[in-house]
Amino acid sequence: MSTTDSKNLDLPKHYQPAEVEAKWYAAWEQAKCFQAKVDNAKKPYTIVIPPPNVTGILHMGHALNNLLQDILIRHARMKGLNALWLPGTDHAGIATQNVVERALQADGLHREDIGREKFVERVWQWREQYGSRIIQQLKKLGCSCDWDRERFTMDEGLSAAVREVFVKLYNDGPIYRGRRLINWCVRCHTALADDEIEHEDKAGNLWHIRYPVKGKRRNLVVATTRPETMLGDTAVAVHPDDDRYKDLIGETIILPIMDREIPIIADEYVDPQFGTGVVKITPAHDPNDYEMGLRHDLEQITVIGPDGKMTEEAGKYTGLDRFRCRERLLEELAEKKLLEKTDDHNHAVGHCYRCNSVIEPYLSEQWFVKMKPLAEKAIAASNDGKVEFHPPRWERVYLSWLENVRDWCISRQIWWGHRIPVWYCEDCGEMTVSSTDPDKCAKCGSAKIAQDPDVLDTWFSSALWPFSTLGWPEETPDLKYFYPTDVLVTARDIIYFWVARMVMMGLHFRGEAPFSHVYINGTILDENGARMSKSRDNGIDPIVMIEGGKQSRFGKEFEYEGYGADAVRYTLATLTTDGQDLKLGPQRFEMGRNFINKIWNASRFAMMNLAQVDAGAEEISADKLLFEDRWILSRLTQVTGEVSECLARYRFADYAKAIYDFIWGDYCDWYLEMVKERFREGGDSAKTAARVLAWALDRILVLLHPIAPFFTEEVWSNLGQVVPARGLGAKPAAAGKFLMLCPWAEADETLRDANAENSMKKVQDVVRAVRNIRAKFNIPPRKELPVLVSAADGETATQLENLAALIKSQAYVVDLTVGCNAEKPQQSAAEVLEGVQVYVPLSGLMDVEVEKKRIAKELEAKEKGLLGINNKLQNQEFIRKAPKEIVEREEVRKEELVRQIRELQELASSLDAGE
RNA sequence: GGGCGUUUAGCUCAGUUGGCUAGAGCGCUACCCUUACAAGGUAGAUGUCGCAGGUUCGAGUCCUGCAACGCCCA
Repeated sequence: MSTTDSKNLDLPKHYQPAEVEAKWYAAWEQAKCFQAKVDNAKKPYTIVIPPPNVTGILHMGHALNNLLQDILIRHARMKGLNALWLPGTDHAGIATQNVVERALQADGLHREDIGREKFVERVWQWREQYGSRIIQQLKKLGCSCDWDRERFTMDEGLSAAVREVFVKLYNDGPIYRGRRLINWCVRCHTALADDEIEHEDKAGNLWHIRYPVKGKRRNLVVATTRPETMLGDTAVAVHPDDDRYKDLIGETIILPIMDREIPIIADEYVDPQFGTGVVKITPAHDPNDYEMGLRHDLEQITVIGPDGKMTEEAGKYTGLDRFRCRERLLEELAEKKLLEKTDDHNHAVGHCYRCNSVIEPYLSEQWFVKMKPLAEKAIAASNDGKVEFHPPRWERVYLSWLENVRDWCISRQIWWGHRIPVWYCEDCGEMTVSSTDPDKCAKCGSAKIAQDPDVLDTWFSSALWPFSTLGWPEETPDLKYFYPTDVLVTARDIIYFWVARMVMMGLHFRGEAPFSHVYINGTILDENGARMSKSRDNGIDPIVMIEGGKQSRFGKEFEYEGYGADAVRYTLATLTTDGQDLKLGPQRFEMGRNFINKIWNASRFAMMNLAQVDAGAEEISADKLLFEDRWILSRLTQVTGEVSECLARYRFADYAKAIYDFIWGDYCDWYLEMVKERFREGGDSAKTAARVLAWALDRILVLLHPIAPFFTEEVWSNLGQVVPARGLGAKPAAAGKFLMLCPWAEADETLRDANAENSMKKVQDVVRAVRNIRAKFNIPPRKELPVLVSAADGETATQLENLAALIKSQAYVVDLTVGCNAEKPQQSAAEVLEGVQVYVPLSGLMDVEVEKKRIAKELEAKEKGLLGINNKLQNQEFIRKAPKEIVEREEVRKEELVRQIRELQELASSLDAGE
């Protein structure tokens, strides 16, 4: 390997991500590169992280979500914006409590055994010990969050915000307390909000049960999916217009087993088509029945308790588990011949999103937020374009939720979370609602007050995240400067939970939506298209992909080599197309690794050469630039514009692809190859090449940095040793210390050169034609060949003559003759290209039959093409209605095709003549 | 039941305001360890763009219907 005396360039042939990543992350952190400070001279650009759950470990979805935020924030920072990415975690009330409870259980303890205070202490300990795991993992991914500002929803400031909001919303009206039917998780032992319920279609049954009508020899048959709730029935309902039952309205039923007399009522809600058209009404255990119960003033009898066991209201079934009760009850009904039939029936069953146990509708005293007025503002914000979704279709998901939202149950019967700031007076029974802990009742002054034992839904505090993290309720400079934020990047399953609620709270408390853009990233699926989950054992650990290691998947243990963070990032970015879901197998990361390695070697090549050349510091004026220099600079300009455009439109895959095509397809495949000869020869041309080579690499690193921060920083630093100053002008600018803080690349339109791009296409055509002929006739790539290029016109001929040297070096041609409409040399293979024929004399080497076939095939394809064009051009409608430039383009194409067909025909006949 | 999305090469996916002779990566075939890179190079093969209609000079792209798969809501 070549090394120079002063500059150590002993770089490995393969990029080694591991040390590089650790080194640069530490350097950035130490230099406070991620830190954002209020600076009124600069425009802020703010992203708040969707706070991962403290109990969480980084999964692929997190990796993708945070990668996209990092791309945006790094780009913004380089563009000179004051970029703040504010990180943190949320306290995940139920999930965290569950984790700690499980730990207690291992010691044979229940939280009740140690009491609330001790339990909460244990949770804090747990968080100290494990709560930063996901944060460490985000660092491995390369996330450039301002860690000095890391927040936690249970922090003092954020807790103060929660109390402030609660008190204000209570005083303003939206928060109220009431006895309602809520969703109850019997395992987590708490109320849940409507959207915390996951509905799953289950194969169940529809049981038809006979209910005897009082005083008549007649039964009404009710159909139910939940027979055990019949113990709490307080009515039976039919549709008022249902002729089958009209006469029974107002009569009563003797409820079997309980022997309770309940009315037969009429309600429009009953669907006569469903089941028997008779429904049992259990107001305390079904949301629809609850509503109906209110309409008809029915009694609410709770027969299933908070522990999932039958209550004392359940008669002889008291104390039995709800599922066991169902079995026994059905047995009893069957014995009594009250079970008419059992149908199979699929229906949606609500499950707890945290523990997956079956949700029980349960009547209890809870705190609620009245959503309508808040939701209306959030709907308006989106309709007015204040909040924009990407891709836009997600707006409808957001709107439909807001439009149909019901009141939000915010109290949770758990211990870990923000305790509800309400105190009840033992003496007068009044509530004191206060943002600070009171010592006496606000009404009667009694000191005998006790705080509400419940805590608030975690999403209540998450909803405040965009401003509570910036210091609210204090009017801090941070808040004034960084709020509202610019973009929220999140997953679609959280649009209701979080996005909509943040918008509502932001509007209500700040008068401004918390962000103007919402980017919804796709869901990561496994290689079979299934969601990644523990139960499927199909997850791919992003950290294993980065660092390598063992991972169990589909019940087997796999050992993976690490691909490096940049390769993982690059791969995910290329797969991020417009919010679509992405299927992912571990091997997909090879693509990113190969690409990173390719640039690694390109820059290794560049630096080896740059180390040998004194590139000078004088201006590289236009006349010094060779054709290939002008071409690569023109392409660079184009790709620079494209990249910026893609980023502005959240087109991550296009961004990744644009830079890939430029680096691999232009810079590596052609420019580096063309420049080799110039370095070999040295002199002025080598100096110019060195300056262009270094400059283009410099720009590449800038453009790629948001996707591949570690790698680009490393190469930047290496390049800095060889070429401390960059640019094409006189006195090139010194490279910054950290690439991540360098100014973003702007497209320099003066470097656009359509002629160079057009000429390059000619060179590539001819070179590929020669290579193609080599391959067809098995001529070794290094065997030098004579070539005759015949141009269709004088202008093209001159153009090609000027490019002869390049064609020769790229195609291993010894003797290149360029002519205008030149004769085909005897015994030569040929390619007919746009405006040009390429002839390679191959006496003795050519298999004439092979060549004939090749020509015939080409001819066939071109004739087919011509036919299509002729069909168009002969169509008067096309000539009349198609835009002029389209018609012209077809005419030009036709002319060229006719020319090529003529050439091919001549070739064919010359071959037939044995020439 | 309502809504959304997807269907393009063997696989994974691009294809933005209709102009397409439909692209990329992986895989495949042949040749090449050429002094940046075999994690590479050169050349190549592969598509009734889910199906059926329609609009249009022109449809992968727009409209209607159908089918399959996936997701969300009830």
